[in-house]
Amino acid sequence: MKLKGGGDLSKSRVIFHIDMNSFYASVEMAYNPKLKGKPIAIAGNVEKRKGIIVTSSYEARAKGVKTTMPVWQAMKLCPNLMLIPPNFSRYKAASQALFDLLKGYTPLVEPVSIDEGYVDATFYLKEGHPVQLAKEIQQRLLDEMDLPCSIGIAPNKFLAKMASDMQKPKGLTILRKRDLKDKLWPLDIREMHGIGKRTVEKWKKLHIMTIGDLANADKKLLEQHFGVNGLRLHERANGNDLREVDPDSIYEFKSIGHSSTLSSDTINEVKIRNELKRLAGLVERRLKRKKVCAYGIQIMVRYANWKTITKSHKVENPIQDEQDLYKESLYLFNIAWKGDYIRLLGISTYDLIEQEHAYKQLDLFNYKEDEKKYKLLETVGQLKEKYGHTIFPQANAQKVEINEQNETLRTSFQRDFLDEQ
DNA sequence: TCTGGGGTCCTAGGACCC
DNA sequence: TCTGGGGTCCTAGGACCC
Repeated sequence: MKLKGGGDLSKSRVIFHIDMNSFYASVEMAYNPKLKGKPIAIAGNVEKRKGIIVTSSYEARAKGVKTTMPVWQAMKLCPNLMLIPPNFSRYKAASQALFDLLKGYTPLVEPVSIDEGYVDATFYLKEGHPVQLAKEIQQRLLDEMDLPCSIGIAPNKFLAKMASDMQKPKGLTILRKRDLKDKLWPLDIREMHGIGKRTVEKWKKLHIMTIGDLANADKKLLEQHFGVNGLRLHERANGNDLREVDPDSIYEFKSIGHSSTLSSDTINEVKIRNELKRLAGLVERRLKRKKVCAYGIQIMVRYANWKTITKSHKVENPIQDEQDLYKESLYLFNIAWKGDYIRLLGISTYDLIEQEHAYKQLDLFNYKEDEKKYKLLETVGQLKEKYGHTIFPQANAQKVEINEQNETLRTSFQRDFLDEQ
């Protein structure tokens, strides 16, 4: 892309943010065109209390149906709402096809969720025009997959994200730095990506009502009330965001867990143990599929009054098996629980390590003997030389991993939305 | 008949070490 | 006997996003 002005050309980028419009509902409509034009909603566990609206078509939204709304409430607002149970394998397949299409242009594609992603088109566009390319992508998604999307075009991720939000569905919005004053700054502070409903009031109390107010606010004040986050939001509101489009971020994950709302609130210990056992089994399956073990385990308990607590701790030897996960969860649960009625239980694992590096049967004794020297060793190579393997204490694990192998936890192109059920 | 389930990132306080 | 401050690790909680 040719750039005007005296800026550093090598640093000017063209970033797209592609945001699929009511993705699940659109996929269902693509599979069954008879649904087009009708108020439909994707919702699971319709008959139970867990039943919430996951996504809905624009026709349903027009009646007030919103994501996360309980099904019964949505039905009240829109009596002829058609409920469709989620079919995740369809959505995953559509997502895969979407990103494959984008990667046909450039490898610089970063999926951020099942239905949205960034593309750094700077290099690809050396000769072409961004709007032309965006239109082509939009049209191809429509022609080849029957899926509508909105695209934001901007010099960085934040602005691209904000831009794609500005026109829906099927929007195409360019947001350049010189457009900020007119297009971004008038927006209510709540529209700012990164500011949620829990803090709107706090912002408004400081008389920061719009994104423009944030952009022009006193930095000291922001830092005082919102810390580094305040300063970062201030930068973004001024159109500055240096984050790169990272195609590999999809392979990096920091935690793996499962949680589940019980069919009814309970204090029945048998039920509770059974549920923890079930969750442990689910977590084991995911850990095994991703070929990782965990040094950290956390349980989550949500009480009938919605209060949620967590308990976590680290283990000496990384775990993966259901038995171990269950044992640790139960231990944590017993510390946490005081007998109140429970609504939800969850088990999550963190501080993950590739399983081949986590042989449990490491001779701990030898390791402890040599702990001091061990700590002085810098690299995997040195560890291997000395010990013949690369088992190391968790404190060093990640550091060594990064320094020496420059390798993060990765699996096949998967993560939450692409691994098969 | 209120409110799912998968995550990430940040903060704050205490323990511990130097 | 009394005492400083920095750095790191761990845990709990909370905001936010899709």
